[in-house]
Amino acid sequence: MRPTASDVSLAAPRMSQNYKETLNLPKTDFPMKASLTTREPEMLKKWEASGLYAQIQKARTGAELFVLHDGPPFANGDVHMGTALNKILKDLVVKSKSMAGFRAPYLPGWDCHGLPIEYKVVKESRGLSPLEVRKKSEAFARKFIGIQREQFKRLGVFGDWEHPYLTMAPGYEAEILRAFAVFVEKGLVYESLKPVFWSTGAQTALAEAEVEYQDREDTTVYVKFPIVSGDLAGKASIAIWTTTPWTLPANLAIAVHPKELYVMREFRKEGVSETFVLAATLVEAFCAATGFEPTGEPINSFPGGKLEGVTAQHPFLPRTSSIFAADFVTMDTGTGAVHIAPGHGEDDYSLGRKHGLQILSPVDDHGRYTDEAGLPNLTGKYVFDANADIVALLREKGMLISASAYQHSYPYCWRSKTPIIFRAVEQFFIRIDALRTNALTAIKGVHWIPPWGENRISGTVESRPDWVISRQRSWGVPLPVFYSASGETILDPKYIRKLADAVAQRGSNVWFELDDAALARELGLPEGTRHRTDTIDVWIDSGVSHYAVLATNPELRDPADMYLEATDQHRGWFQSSLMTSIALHNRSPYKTCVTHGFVVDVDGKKISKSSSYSKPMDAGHFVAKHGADIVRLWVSSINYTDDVPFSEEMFTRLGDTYRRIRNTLRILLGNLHDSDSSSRAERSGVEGPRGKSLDVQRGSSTTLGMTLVDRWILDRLEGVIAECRSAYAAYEFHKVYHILNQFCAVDLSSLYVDITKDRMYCDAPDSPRRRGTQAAMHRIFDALCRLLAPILVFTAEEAWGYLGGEDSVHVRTFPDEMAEFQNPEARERVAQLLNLRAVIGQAVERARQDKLIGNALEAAVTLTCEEATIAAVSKEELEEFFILSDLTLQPGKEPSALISKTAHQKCARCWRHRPAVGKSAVHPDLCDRCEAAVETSSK
RNA sequence: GGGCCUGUAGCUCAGUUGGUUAGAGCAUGCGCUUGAUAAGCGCAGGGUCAAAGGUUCAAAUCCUUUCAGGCCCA
Repeated sequence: MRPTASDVSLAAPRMSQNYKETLNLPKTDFPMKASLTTREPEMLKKWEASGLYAQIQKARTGAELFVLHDGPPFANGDVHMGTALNKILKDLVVKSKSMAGFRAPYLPGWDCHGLPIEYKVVKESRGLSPLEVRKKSEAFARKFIGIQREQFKRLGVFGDWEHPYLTMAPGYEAEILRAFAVFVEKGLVYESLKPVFWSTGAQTALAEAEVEYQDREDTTVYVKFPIVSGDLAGKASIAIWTTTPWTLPANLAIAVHPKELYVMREFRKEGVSETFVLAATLVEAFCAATGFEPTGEPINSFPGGKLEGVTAQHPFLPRTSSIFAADFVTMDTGTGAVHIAPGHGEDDYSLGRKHGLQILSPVDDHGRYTDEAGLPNLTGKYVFDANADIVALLREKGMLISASAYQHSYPYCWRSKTPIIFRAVEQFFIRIDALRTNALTAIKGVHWIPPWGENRISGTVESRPDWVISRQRSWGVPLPVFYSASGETILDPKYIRKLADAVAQRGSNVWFELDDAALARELGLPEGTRHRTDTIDVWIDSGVSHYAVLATNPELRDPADMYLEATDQHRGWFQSSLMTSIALHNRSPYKTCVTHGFVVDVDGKKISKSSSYSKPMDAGHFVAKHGADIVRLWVSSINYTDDVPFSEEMFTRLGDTYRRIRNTLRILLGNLHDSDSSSRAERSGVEGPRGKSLDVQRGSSTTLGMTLVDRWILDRLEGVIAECRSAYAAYEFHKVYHILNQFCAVDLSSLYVDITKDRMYCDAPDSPRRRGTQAAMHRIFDALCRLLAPILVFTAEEAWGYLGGEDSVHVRTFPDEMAEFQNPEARERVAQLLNLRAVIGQAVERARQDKLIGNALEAAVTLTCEEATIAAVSKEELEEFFILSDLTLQPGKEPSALISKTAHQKCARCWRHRPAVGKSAVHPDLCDRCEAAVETSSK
């Protein structure tokens, strides 16, 4: 036992027990322990039963509309942290808009068609008919829609979950076809043989989004093409380099850079001399790779343009290849002379088209050579297996300069994981060139968050080739193409719209259920018409959601106010939606476009590549472990425009932050337990313009009657409200998080609540300054609940319920800023006092270490500071502000504090050492304030 | 390889048009309190602002290069 305790009074322990009963200690049923994992589901049930989402919409009838359009997630797999991040961010936008007074409906959607689902279905059971595949795919999609819907709801995301939009719904499918009819009408759709990414594993063309890159080892070859025309005819061979020897049978040309310098030079290897033409800068690399050594000086050198029109002999087929100049030729690898196979490459294709070459592509659906390759021995051979044969053939013909293994990143089919080939096939396309300029103009009119999004999407729009929209797949909306009896393509808006009507009635299965004759009858097509069996690219499905959902739903609006997705959607949904909207209306479908980063681990590595998180991170796991409010707090705490960091440590820290916020709410509630302000009528008095101010409602507790700290904290609150409102309005949720965290931890917990503790506990319950503080705390609590509500959906609602609110906090709006609470004078004064507080704190700390005192209330503090700083505040108020028993003020310039042990006796009730203790005959162990308080309450 | 972006205490974030000794919260350490108590308060330590060059009287901030990471493309 410390000496201080024993020498005050022997009776003190017993007495203090008695006096404890006379204190107004905080009292609340709001539990310290959150138990989110059990409490949250209960609250969800309550909300569901009361139809909270509908209530909120109803409460905003007639208010200005704000439409956040949901980018439909793909209906496969569980919700992982990335999906949760996206959905919660959307919810933060919707809830904060709603609380800012907007009518902010949220209609969730799902992307249902497409290869990933079909692939899983097909893998499970082979040999299904297209119709069977579709039925199983639909069941698959519905299953995951159900799962994801529950998981999203569990995260506290509000929306019209009972009526989500599904891209496989007949009504939606019909709108896809109607949009397509417009595309056709506007001449945007064409059919053409064109090299596309072709998956030999899935036997389909792939969209760029369906391609992924993997490291791969291939045979790379340097090949010579003997020059047969022009000045160099018979004197030299042009050397090319390729990583895909199997495309050589389709070689029809060679490309060189028009401006770069090329040389003709003699090389020697193992006693054999050869004369090659290649780029000057690549001679060294060429020699290193092939083992040839240059002999003598270059025989000739010239810009690549000089070679234009020269022809060279194909290394093993009886034809020649022409040399053309092309800007896409680079000097980083190879020889500067590029092998061109127009049927097997994008650049090759465009160059071939420009010069009228055949689009030769002698490979079948499975990636096997056809007769057209002109190599009978290899017909039917898988091209990647044929690489070795081609190399052998080159060697046999003496056309191989060298061959070696080569590691590179190579495109793979994202589903079948087979290497992709470029292959020319008949496909349908949308002409991007017809949309590009208008799209780029529309991009400039969109508000991009973060700003570089504009740059990014402009880049992708500028460079994107025509849109391949046909898929040789079953699970999707039928590509409405017919062939007449004479084999001509029928692409007619009239029939497409008829089909749309039929699909709206019976779903797109009609296309697959009816045979040619029945379908022709149904749509009024001539007899003998056949229908194509392709489906439409799923990027069209989701890309026309503004047309199928926003424009058709009376609650919503096209264009939307906002689209919000991860950065990969600059090339995905943002772009597909923009393009379709340009085609339909020549404007953007969104006014603001927000992107967020991907979830990365502690080291900034993406989670799937991370060593610490080898398993996919289901959001459900973290919801079950920490609660949805913690997951939401995580989302709010990070700057989502960058990569989003995630780690176990962060969740531990977030738990700390959460507890601090929760305890702050709890102590406010505890201090308000006897406040007369818990009825709803008076609640509205502190919250809005109608009640105007506390003064009216509260009688004695006007701001004027309030002490400095009260005026200060209310001023601080005004700042917090203003900052939070503007941070919410700018979608900078992490700022809200930091502002509120700071406000709870510093302004409230360590300052305001701590400073007012004495008056709250020890003053007479009705003392004006205690009631004044309660009024302030009430306004703070009210504002805090509302400002936290979009983030801590469950906790804010739980706390809100403790002050008599019968409705949900989520129906309410953000606290209004009230000019009468602004108080620059209090702000300035407290700032100065806080400086002095730091000086005192350091001095007290030294005294404590010197064992001079224990508790700071045992200290007698002599504070030296400029008189002006403290002139306006009474000594008593200063003692309260600094939480001291015994303060002496001394004028001086440099602030300092001197500590000694106080001579005053300790009041048994408030524990402060006060001069009045011992003066009273009735209560010799109390200070004057406490004696008065005890007397009042006993009457 | 190309385009876009990021790199400030252990963690999450501030850091105005370049301008005092780079801040905050949390975490850590050491105390106090036991009338917010599986809480609360105080004090302290902790940073070559990714690295290297450059511009400038002055750089976390502007320029160049490098390294690390992300998204997209090849």
